[in-house]
Formats: sequence, C-alpha cells, structure tokens
Amino acid sequence: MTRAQRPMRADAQRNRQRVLRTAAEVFAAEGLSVPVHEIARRAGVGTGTVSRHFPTKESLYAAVLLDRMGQLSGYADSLAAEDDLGTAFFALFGRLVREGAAHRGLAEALAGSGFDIEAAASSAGCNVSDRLRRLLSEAQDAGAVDPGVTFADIKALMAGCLAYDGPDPDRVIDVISRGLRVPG
Amino acid sequence: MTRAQRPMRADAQRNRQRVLRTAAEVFAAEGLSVPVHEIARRAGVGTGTVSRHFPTKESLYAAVLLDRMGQLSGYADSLAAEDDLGTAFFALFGRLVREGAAHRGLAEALAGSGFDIEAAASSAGCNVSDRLRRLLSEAQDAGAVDPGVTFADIKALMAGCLAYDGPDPDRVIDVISRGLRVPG
DNA sequence: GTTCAACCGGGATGACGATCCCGATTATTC
DNA sequence: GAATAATCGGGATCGTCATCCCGGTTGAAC
Repeated sequence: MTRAQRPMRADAQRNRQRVLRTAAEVFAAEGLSVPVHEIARRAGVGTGTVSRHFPTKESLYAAVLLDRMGQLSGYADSLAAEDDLGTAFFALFGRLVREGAAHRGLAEALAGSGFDIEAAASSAGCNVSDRLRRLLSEAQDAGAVDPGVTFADIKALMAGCLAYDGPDPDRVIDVISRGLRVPG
Repeated sequence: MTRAQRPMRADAQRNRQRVLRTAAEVFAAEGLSVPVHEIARRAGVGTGTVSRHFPTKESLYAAVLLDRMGQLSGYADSLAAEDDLGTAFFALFGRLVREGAAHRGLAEALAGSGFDIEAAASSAGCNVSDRLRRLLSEAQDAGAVDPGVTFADIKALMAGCLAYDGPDPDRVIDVISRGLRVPG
C-alpha cells in the first residue's frame, strides 16, 4: 500500500485528455489500425507522450472504451427519472446502439486479447449492462416488452446493431423494437 | 486480346483450392490478421504458392468472399422452387445472416480499399443482392412482410446481424423476423 | 521416355509500426 | 525566483509481415 500519489501535473492531465479524445475520434472515423504515431500527431503531442499515458496500444483501446462507457452510464442514470419503463428501456437500447456503432471494433479487439470489459467497467463504477438488464425486466413487468425475450437476446441484438454504421439507424432500431414488443 | 489461356495445371488448381478453403476457415476462426505465412503453413504449401495465386493479401480476401457469395447464390437459386414466398424470403435472409457472420470483416476490409464487392459479384454471375430484393417485394405482395419495409432496411438489418457471432443466432433472427412481418 | 514450361518451397528483402529511451522543457513547491 | 522532479518530443530500436525471387521439381504433350 503506497501513499495516495499526488495528482497528475496539469499539463499531463490535459495531454491525456487530448490524446483520449483524439483517439476516440480517429478510431471511430478510420478504424483501429491507425498508427499510434498518427494519433499523437493529430493530438499535437509526441509519440512518447502517448506511450507514457497508455503504455501499449491496447491500453489506449481500453481507455477509449471505458471513457465512452462512463458517458453511457451517465445517460442510463438520467433515465431513472423516466416514468414509462417501456420508453426508458427503448431509449437506452436505442442510444446504446446508436452510440456504440463506432466502438464495436474496440470491444472485439480487447475481447480478443483476454481483456474483461464488463469487469473493468463495473470496477470503474459504470455498469451499463446491469442497468439495461434491470430496465428490461421492469419493462417486461410493465407489459411493454415481450416477456419471452431474454437478456441474452438483447445483448445479441445489440451486438448485431452495433455493427451497423450506415444511414438511418433509426429504421433499423424501429424494426427491432417492434420485434421486441408484446405480440398481438 | 490474347488467346484463351490453357487451363491451369492440375496441381496448381488443387493448391489454389486448398489455399482458398484454408484461408476461409482460418479467417473465420481467427480473424483477418492471421499472417499469410500461417495460412500457407496450414494449407501445406509454401508462401510463394499463396503469393502466386493471390498476389496480395487483399486479393485473397476478395477470392474468399466471392467464393462464399457463389455458394450463397446457389442457395438462392434453390429457393426458386419454394411456393411460399414469405418462407423463401425469411429462409434466404436467415441464411445470409448465419453464413455471413464470419465474412463481415472481409467485406469491410475490401470496401475500405475501394473494392466494389457488388460489381465483382454480379460480374461473376452471382448477384445475391438482386435475388433478395426480388424476394422481398414478392413476399410483400404476398402479404408475408410489412409493405412499409424497404430493401435498404433489410440491408441495414443484415449488416447488423452479420456482426453477431455468438450463440443462438436463431433467437436474434426470430426477433428481427417478427419485426418485419405485417403488423397484427 | 524425353522435353520444357509451369509450378513449387521457403528464404531474402523492405516497409511499417509499436515501444523504449534520453536530453530538453516546464509545472509545482518553498 | 530557484530548485527539482515530472513531463515532453521525437528519434532509435526491434519485430512482424507482405511480397519477391530463384534454384529445384513435376505435370503435360508428343
């Protein structure tokens, strides 16, 4: 147990954020194979700076992904105030799909290297997965979602949707949402 | 205009097939980043043999993808005999999703390098896309599919489904199929 | 059975990119 | 404002891989 380390120097913190944001944009726009060197260039820092904050490229992937999950977690919290549970569920589902499209590759790359995303996320205090699970069962109790649908189905559908990165994601989400509602 | 070239030597043809099949399996199982060297090793040939048949790795991607599209095209043909147009449509849709999961990455990689998959496929005489489009409109005329759904929606849904590579693809396909049917 | 062009294996080559390192710089503390 | 420890930039290093090449081999034709 070492003493609580002193806070990061201001410029270091700034650079870290800058790299993280740049990386998120660049990965989303051009894929994960963009060289670290290029991310450093666009962020306006040296490659050494990137390396220091994120010792491997993989750790940069993880940081970008966790950062995004934190944001989504905030959105999930904001839905707690929603009265209509069906609306809340479909809102979160839709948002996850829309926002997640760009990050599917990240999740794949990390999973492929034995990085446990869910564990890391929940230890970071943002378990989007649990919130969605709870919303699903509440929405089912409220009669807004087909009770035959399982959480695994939802995850699978999302995994699918996350890949879609074309125009009109709303139409896709609509069709799927329709499939999830109570039949009849 | 050169004279029609003489047929490939028997061993060359055999090796080409062997590489193509091995590549399809390996890509599906371990992703596109597997080294060409490794594919050659598993196929039991030298790297030079792979290079000769497929001068670049990208051309290997294309060959694997077109090969698979040819097979799917054959399946689409076999559905021509089906009486129930709704059944035929959902059969092709489901099959495309199930079989396609492993090949999404291929399509992405090629699209990213300006390779026109649809054009290549149709010039190879196997336009799965057109067949699906026709089946959709026939199934809609027959009252089996919601007439409000467009072909673009279908392509989008497929793009999404293609990403899903987990257990129970059938449940996912069921939910989506339910969303596509005529509203009750 | 002989000839020859096509084909084979796998090592050599070169490019690219992640990571490490170190002298220069700058934020923080007193 | 001086001291110092954290940070910075970007070049050096090392591996990995796609691609090329060439001496040896084999199928095909006569």
